[in-house]
Amino acid sequence: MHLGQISQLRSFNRAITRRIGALGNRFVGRDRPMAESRMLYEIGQQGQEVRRLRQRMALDSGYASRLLRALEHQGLITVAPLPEDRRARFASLTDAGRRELAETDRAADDAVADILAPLDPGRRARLTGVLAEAERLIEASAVTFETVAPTSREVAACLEHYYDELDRHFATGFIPPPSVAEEIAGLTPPSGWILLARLYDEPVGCGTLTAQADFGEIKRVWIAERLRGLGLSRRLLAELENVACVAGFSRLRLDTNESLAEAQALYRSSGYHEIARFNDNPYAHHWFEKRLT
Amino acid sequence: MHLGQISQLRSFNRAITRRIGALGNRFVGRDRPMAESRMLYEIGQQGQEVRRLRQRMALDSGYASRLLRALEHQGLITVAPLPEDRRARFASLTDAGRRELAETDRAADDAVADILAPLDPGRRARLTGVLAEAERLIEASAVTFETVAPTSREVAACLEHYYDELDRHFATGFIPPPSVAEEIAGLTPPSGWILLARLYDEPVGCGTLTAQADFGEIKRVWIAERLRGLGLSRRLLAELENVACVAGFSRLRLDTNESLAEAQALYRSSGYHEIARFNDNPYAHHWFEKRLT
DNA sequence: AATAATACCTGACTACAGTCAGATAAATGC
DNA sequence: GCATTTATCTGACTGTAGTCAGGTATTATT
Repeated sequence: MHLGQISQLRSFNRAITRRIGALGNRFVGRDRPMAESRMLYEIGQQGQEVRRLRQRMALDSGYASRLLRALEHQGLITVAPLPEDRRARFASLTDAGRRELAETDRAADDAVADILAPLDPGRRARLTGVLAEAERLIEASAVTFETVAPTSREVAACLEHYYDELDRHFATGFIPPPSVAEEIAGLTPPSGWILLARLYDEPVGCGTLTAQADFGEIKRVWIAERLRGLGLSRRLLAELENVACVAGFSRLRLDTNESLAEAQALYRSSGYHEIARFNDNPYAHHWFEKRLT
Repeated sequence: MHLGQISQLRSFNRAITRRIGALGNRFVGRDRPMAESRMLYEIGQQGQEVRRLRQRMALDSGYASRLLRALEHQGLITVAPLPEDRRARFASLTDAGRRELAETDRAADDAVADILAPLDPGRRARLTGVLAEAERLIEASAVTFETVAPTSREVAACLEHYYDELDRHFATGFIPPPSVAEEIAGLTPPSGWILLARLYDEPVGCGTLTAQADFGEIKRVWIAERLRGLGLSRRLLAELENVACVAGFSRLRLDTNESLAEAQALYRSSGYHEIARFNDNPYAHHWFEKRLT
């Protein structure tokens, strides 16, 4: 990696830290401890489960409890047991809490407006433009890949998006065969693997590897639309190949629909070459294979 | 201002905060309080005056003193009186302190490298590229303008750069006339004003306004090279016009050398029109005037 | 039905961040 | 020469952040 790139990123970090405010200044300034402000922010207008709050803020349960008690005492939130699991609790903003959050939000808007104000409209637009692009790249670099069990709710959510999208794109539409649920359920080593892409806690992509007679078959490669064009499909594919390699496969195969031109380009540029039909997938028009070294 | 721009910047801030590490995480992780780490960083390889450290970190003198004692006690720094003012003290790193700072630095490099690593080389270059541009724009937006006294050392530093640059650019070279020091010294209201541009504490530009018989004369408009192309000269000029307006001038005049094409373009696009020679400046080739409303 | 795990709470604690009220020594202004 | 200012230090203090060791109520597991 180029050393200049590292120092550039560090330099940028210094600049924005200095300008936007040393720490998470977006949470201070309403004469309330930062942790309380952040808690209010994380609870949000719709409220949130306490365990999710603890998880997202990485808090000790005792500390979290005390923060919630303090906000409750200030009349900003209410906390009630969840109906479906009365051990767990759900925190919601009161009207006063809503007002407080809106006020904090307005203050943050003002702080940001003060940063943009000195720039002329052209440079203002340019700054927001490059930051939008930088944000996407930074998010892309934060995406991680992990093999998960077929029972994962996150995978189910991804696959739902995936099938939905196929239905919209395929000229013939797409109806998942009834066998799909069973097929997914069988994707556990050594007969199958499911790879999940996550951006922080959010599932943003998936892909599966199925053990066939004498090759591995890659299917259901999907990346969330808002993260496309960032090279994540290629990384996901590479991760799947890595899983296949470790599992001892020497050949990988996959198929694709004629409507998915980008997917075909990805496979070709990743070392896959087109072969004859090897399965009876009625939605497939092209079949590919790659030998692993 | 466009509301989308504000939310874009806030969104970016969340993204980078999340990725780079909530607070100035570049200072933690060496199991040492953040304030001590930051102090080490601010002292730097060349050392620093204690009063400057206090100023830059905005610390209570008692707190600063304690931090320095702690670092001294750990054998990381030494603090000695300044020879020229034995009230003030100067903090320097010991060899151990130097090693510690280098180690912290390396850790920060590693953290940043981890962020860039998942991206392919093209996107990595693109990210650092857009962040470099964003950094310049953010710095530009942080520049402030202030009228200062002619005795200011900051102004002297700017003017030195300015004259140096004229000497390099003018076909004939440039030698400041002997009267210059006296002229600068006279720039106090109501006969003159000096405007200084600052980026945080650093002087990055200047401009002067001199009261003449029946007009105000703008001279010595200069912006540091590293901040050019960011619209700062235009802002500086506008600020000078503002000063002139408040002071009651109805006309402004200025001159410029033929070699300074950008300056001429700036003046024309800022409402100045070319007039006949109005002074005997031997280095001037163009003379401009603008009527203030 | 007994056991374990989960979600949360309380009390006691440590460490860090930051402030305030003086005190001292050196330099500056008159 | 004396008062004032500047730069720093010390002691005493408050509030926030965060941890740890238990405890209770509810749900899941066997």
